[in-house]
Amino acid sequence: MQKCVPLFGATSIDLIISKSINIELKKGEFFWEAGKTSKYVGFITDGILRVYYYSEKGEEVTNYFVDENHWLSDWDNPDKSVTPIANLQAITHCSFIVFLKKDWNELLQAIFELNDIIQKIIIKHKSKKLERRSPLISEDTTERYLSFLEQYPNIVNRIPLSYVASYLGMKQQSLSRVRKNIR
Amino acid sequence: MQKCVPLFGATSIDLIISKSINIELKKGEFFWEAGKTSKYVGFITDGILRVYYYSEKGEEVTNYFVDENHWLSDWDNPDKSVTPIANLQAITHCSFIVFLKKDWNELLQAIFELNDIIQKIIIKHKSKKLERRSPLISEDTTERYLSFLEQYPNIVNRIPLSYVASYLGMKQQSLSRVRKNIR
DNA sequence: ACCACTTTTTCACAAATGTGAAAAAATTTT
DNA sequence: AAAATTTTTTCACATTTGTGAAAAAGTGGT
Repeated sequence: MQKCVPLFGATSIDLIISKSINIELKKGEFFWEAGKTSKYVGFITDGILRVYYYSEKGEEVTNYFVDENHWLSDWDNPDKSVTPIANLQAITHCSFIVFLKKDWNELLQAIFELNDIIQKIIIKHKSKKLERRSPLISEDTTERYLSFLEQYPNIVNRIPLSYVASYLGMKQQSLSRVRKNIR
Repeated sequence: MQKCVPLFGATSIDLIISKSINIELKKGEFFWEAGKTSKYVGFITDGILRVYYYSEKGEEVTNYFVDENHWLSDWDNPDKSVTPIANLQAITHCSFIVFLKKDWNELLQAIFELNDIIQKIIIKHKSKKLERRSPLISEDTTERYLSFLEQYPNIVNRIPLSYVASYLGMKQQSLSRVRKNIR
């Protein structure tokens, strides 16, 4: 592999494409699981995933949703050693463009600006997540649901409401009550 | 200013130090305010700040606390144009090591690895914030308070509880009730 | 169209949190 | 030290959310 080709040159585009792989997950399958590292990093091009973990009480808690055109990596923080503590599960059929981690590391070496770009993407996504989640804490159930509809306008009809309730920190019956009051 | 000196060389350390400024804020003063950009980026070396904004109902909501040795920048996301929507206020006397944004940008140009380091710090901090805030949503008031004590072990006795209650998404009276039950 | 299965809604009651006002405690000022 | 001010706690009652069970609605397969 070459050393340091410019990001937007034809060579590096070809290089990136040559390493990219298409994968699909069926509903219920995992992109990564708690305790196991994933083989891949990459983008979701179609479908919806959820990140969830088990609380101290043993309940499944949905932490966030990931939909089209988002970057996925179980080491999106600087220390790449950490194994994920949450599960990333497809809740619809999903398609991805991914890279083997080994290939991805080589791309980062070969294309200098790539690292900077990806770090910017990661910062952007984390900011977005914070922006979405933090306000929920001070809102009541109705406000939370309305926030959810704004934040994820295209997914409410594509996924089970039990995940939405969990994401919003309320019981499914409460979510049902909220939805009734809104109609 | 020179072009591209190595990060850990004596030259770049000197360069960084030469641009660093010490500032202090008294309790109640702002590092930045909603709608106004700050002149500085840098580290807090002593004291506690809180980030807060006004909810739709007009209530002050404390979003998070910042204590010693954390990086502060009102453009810690990639698009540096955005003006902050929240306020960053000193809630104790605070000391900082900061840089004028102009100087800071020159340092980023001159010391190539600096950008990468700072991006890693930002990613780390955002991850930490997410880790702290997200679980609160699915917890009851007691669990939230206990989480807070774990997450910020050294600040509960240094700041008013009204801010803590706001951070935890509950009324001060509820926090008081929780504290009573714990004793 | 029917059955089996899953998801969502509804209900009555229990438990947790909010509300507004007042008391108590802690802190600052004189 | 006393007075004034701010912060924290307490209380009675209102409102919201959780609980467990059952009904209703929706989905997929034959």
